[in-house]
Amino acid sequence: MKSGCCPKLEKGTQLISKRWTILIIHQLLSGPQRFCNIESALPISGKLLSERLKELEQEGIVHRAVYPETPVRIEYSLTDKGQALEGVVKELEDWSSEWISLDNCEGKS
Amino acid sequence: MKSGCCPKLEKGTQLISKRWTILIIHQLLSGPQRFCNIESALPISGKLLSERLKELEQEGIVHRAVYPETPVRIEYSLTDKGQALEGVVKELEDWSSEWISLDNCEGKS
DNA sequence: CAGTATCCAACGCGATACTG
DNA sequence: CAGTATCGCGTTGGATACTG
Repeated sequence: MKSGCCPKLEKGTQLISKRWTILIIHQLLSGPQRFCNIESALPISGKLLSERLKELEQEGIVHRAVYPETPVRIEYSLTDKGQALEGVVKELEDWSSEWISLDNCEGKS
Repeated sequence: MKSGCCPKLEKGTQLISKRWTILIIHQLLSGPQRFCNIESALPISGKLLSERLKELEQEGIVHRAVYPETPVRIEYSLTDKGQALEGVVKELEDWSSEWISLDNCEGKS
């Protein structure tokens, strides 16, 4: 296996290349929130979200906080490393809104 | 299927989420170049590269120029839309170099 | 609520071989 | 050089059901 030009970027791409990852981070950029909140904000199944969250936690991008209240509350938030991705997400958001056309957007109300 | 918060970003993520896509664009950011050049710069197989290039061409991100010289020369370059992704790539590059550690980088010379 | 387990279909992707 | 065709396996990922 030949190595590409820059292994770090290569690893970085693989991180955010996983489906939903960027959307999850984008969602988390609006503040810490609970599992079910993210789940309902995105068209993602619980299993996948659980997977992603765990991966992101292991990468040190997401922090999982457990509040042992009576109904246990668990909140996910971005770490510094995760927060640092804001620029990437923003850029992509800008680019998307500028260049992506929603021709296949089923706009049925 | 419930729709996420922002369909455009969603589509944007899916575009760049495909493996190698970002790396290819990154490579192309350094200027127009030929197929074999990209192929040897990245650890990607010809088939995949061909696929990606075609997809990116269809998305209007990459331009394919054919120079009918004696040995036909074909050069790939970024369109405006592709060039506009520079910010995203740059941000990701910065983030990667700052936050990604290469512990699993087999640094054998 | 916050997940985990299982099943299964679809896709991604790499290697290789082949074409013009 | 610049691809395309075929093959086959491993991974993804969605739906569903279940647990604490």
